[in-house]
Parts: sequence; structure tokens; C-alpha cells
Amino acid sequence: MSALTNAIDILRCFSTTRPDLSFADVQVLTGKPKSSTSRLLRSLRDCGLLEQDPHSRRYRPGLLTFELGRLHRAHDDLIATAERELRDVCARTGHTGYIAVLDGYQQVVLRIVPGSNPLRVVNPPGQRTPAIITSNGRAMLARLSDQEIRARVPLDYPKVPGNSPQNFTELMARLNEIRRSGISDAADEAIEGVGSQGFALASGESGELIGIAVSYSVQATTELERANVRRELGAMAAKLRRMTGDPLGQTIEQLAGLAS
Amino acid sequence: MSALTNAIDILRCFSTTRPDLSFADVQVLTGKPKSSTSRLLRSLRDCGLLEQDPHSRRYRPGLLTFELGRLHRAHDDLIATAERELRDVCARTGHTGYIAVLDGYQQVVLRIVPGSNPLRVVNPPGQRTPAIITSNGRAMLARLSDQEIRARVPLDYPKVPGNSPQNFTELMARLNEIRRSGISDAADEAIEGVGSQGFALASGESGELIGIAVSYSVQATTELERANVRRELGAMAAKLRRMTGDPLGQTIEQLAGLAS
DNA sequence: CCGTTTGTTCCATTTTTCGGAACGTAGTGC
DNA sequence: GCACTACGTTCCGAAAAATGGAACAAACGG
Repeated sequence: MSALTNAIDILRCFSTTRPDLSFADVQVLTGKPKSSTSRLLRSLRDCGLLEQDPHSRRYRPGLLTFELGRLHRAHDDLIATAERELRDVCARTGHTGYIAVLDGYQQVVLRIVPGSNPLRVVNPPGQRTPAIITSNGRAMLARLSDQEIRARVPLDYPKVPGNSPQNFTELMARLNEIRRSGISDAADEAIEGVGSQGFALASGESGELIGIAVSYSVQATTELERANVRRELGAMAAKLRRMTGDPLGQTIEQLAGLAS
Repeated sequence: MSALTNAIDILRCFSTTRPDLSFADVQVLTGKPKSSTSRLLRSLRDCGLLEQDPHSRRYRPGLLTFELGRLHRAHDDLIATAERELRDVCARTGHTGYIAVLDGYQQVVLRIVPGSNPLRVVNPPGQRTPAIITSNGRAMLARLSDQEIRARVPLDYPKVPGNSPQNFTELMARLNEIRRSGISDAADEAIEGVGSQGFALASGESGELIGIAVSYSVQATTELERANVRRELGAMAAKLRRMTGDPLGQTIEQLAGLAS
């Protein structure tokens, strides 16, 4: 286990629910001896990857991560294109739009398009959620080969909300349904009372895969309205697939071979 | 030189002007042998700090930096407070506001408040600029002790625009002027035709130091308007200094001792 | 003043890293 | 078809760094 690996393990302890950590927190979360934790935290702080609050002595991601994180946005083409289209749809429907990517079996929110409806934005950019309990998460999974999916989902299937697939078999059934229809949906899963519909978009040339979704309050929308969202998404998906050369039908590995 | 140091050296090669790099770019910029570069890039990619475009094979900051960069924003109190006040001033004056921090002898833009005037935002968040050629950069430097300043400015004084201090003596004269007046200004320095005024704000309890500035087109503003900006900034500075317990008059080292 | 919590430093051992050189692998010109 | 070059990866012994247990230090609480 290299020094870099250990450093990354520390960095991965930080999340939206734990934006800053004390020495002890890090030690518990990583399970490393005190001496190693001490040395690593100092290194990470000295190099700018972490900052330490002089008062509370707690650690948080540093200036360098801020700078690099901004640069990550440059990675555009596919995302920017999708975001433009998503803005149109959100403006028309009033709902909130999300763009996310897959990382392991989790999805990470990259962009948000706030809607005009009074549903609060609940997943800020950077938020991680198990892909199996969101509409665009499942949409992305559905684009992978069955063996890739099996490799990503933890062996002991995680505890999920009632409306989500409760085991691997149910998950695969749901993914196959998505593969047929091209659109994925969810209701009352990650968040009580919130529903969403989404689809996955792959880039023909880069092999990237992103999920695009629109979310809304289940109570505050009618069946008719949700059908309209579905139409909008279908149209957006068709348009984006043409624009990006999405080779629908092939799994992502067949294209690029670069598993994340 | 540890593995982490080398990794950081690679990460620091990325910037707004160079958001992605090829293998060769990295090798030239770091001056390391090919084998080391190869191994390190692979490690960084595997751990998520970098991504590699499957097509162009170029590297860019990865998903992990995006996530951590978002978390850096949580580091708020001082910045959020300042941003709120800055928004008010920008709304009243129509100019663009900046909040930045010092890193070595450079400043890094943290927040931008776009104004209503048609001056384009030229420094996106994450942008690095030598602190000696900006108004808030100099304002922050002026809050350090003379020896700290000397330690930060490179020994061979950098080549700077005509209106900026041309050598260390001129710089110190300018900083002393800022120390007297509390407000710093710049015109036609970092960007042709753009002027700005700013000040530095320190937090009494955390010892943090940030720079706050308002920038405008020199041609499109009158002397009277700039005097108004100065009044606005003076008022904002006074208010913020009360709110944050800024111990004006002391250098930052005397407070916290934590040099970045 | 002693026990606890919290974090740092020491140091011998183990593990990585380092970097020169050899080894692929395309692409390019002739 | 063949040398030539640009670009990158893998190998391997020497050298350097990480590791973690234990001693040490500092702050806190009672």
C-alpha cells in the first residue's frame, strides 16, 4: 500500500456529510496507527490538499483541491452539451435537472439546473448516492455489461428503500426494463416524496457515460405532467444521442475498455 | 522527496491556462524521468485525482478533485460573511467583486460577484495571479510582516506591468501606503484598461486572511465614481472588521503563526 | 497533582520509490 | 519495406521513504 494510496484513503473520508474531520475522526475512519495518521495529515496539509483550522484544529479539503476542482469543469464537451439541453427542458417543465457520473457503484452529482418549482435542491454537486436507488444511476448501470454491473454492486447487497430493487435479481429486472424503454424512473427512493426520470448518455468518441435526470415532487405532480416529462426526456435523449454519436445498444466497455 | 511531493508537483502543473496535459507536457514541466512520470500518472489516474481522456490520452484533474473542491467551499464563515457584504456593494455600484486568498506570493480567486456593468468577468475562481500586481493581492501582502513579505516575493523580482511596483523597494513603498490608508488600488496592471480597489480582511479568531476587491473599466468610470467605490469599500471594510474581529495593525503571523 | 485525551517524535525494519536502460508500438518519410 | 523517430511502458538493483510500536509531550479536567 503506497503512500499515495493512504493519502487518498484519507481524502476519501471527506464527504458532504463530513466536510471536515478531526485527527481522531481520520484515525478511526482509516484505521491506521496514530503515527501514520499524524505524518500523513501533516504532509497533506503542507502540500495544500488539506487545510487545518487553526482554532478547532480540524482538517478540511485545501486550496489545491479547490483549484483543481474548478479545472475539472473544463472537461466539458459532453457535459456542457447535455447541460444546455437540460436547461431548456427544466425551463419548460419547471422541474430540477441533474447531471451525474458513475464512480464504482455510486453516482456523483456534477451539475444541477434548479427548476422554478418550489422543490428545494437536495443533492448539491459532489453529492454521492448509490446508483441503484436513483433513476439516472440505474440508467447508467443499464448501459454496462451484466458482468460489469455484478462487479460494481457490493456482494452483500446494500439495504435500500422499499421502492428500490431489493436484491440483485430485482435490480437486473429493472435495468433490463430500462434497456428496453431507454428511460428510467424512480419514486420515493433516495428522498421521500421525490420522484425522477432519467436516461444515460454515452459519448461515441470518448466513451464517457453520464446520467441526466429531472426530479420533481411526487405529490405536486399529476400523472399527466410526469408523462410530459417523459416525452421531454425522450426528445432530449434522441437529440443528444444524435449530437454526441451515442452508440446505443453497445455497452460502454465495448467502446473504450477503460473502466473507471 | 516523497511520493506525495512528486504527485503534488504534477497536480500543480495544471492551471486555468493549462487545464489538461499530455504525458510529454508533464514530463517537461516536472523535469522527471519518463519512468517516474509514467508510474505517477498511472497512480494518480487510478486513485481518481486525475482522469485521462481515452481519445486524446491527455490528463486532467479527476472526479475526486471535483468532489473535494466542492467541500472546500464549506470553509465559510469569513468568506461567506464577506461575500454577502460584497454582493450589496456590487449591486449598488454595478461593478464586479472578487474575493481571493494568498498562496505564497500569488493570489487565488475564490469567489466572484458579477456586476451589472458590461465588464466581463476575466478572472474565474481558481485563477492565480501574482499578488504584487493586484489591488487586493497587495492589500493582503501589506498585512504581513516585512520579513514575511520578503520571504514570499521571489529573489529575482518578476517582470511586471508598467503601473505595478517594479522592484522590491517600490513594492514596500506601495504596501506602506496601503498600511496607512487601509485601501489598495490598481489600474492597468493585471489587465489592460481594468482598475480595481480592494482591502484585506483578517479573522480575529482563525487568523485567516482574505482580499476583497471591486474592479471596473478605467475608461468607463469617472474619478467621482471611483471615489464612491472607495467610500463603499471603506464602509464595508469597517463593518466587516467589526463583525470578524479583525485585529487591524497586527501582522497575521503575530496572530496565528500558521504560515501557508 | 494525577489520570486522560490528544497528538507528535523516534527509530529499526520493511516496503516503495527512483531512474537509467532496455523494450514495445505506432506513425512518418523515403 | 525499412529505417527513423516520437511516445510510452516495463525491468531491476540501489537508495530512499513509509511504517508502526513505543516513548514522549501538551492540554485538559477533576
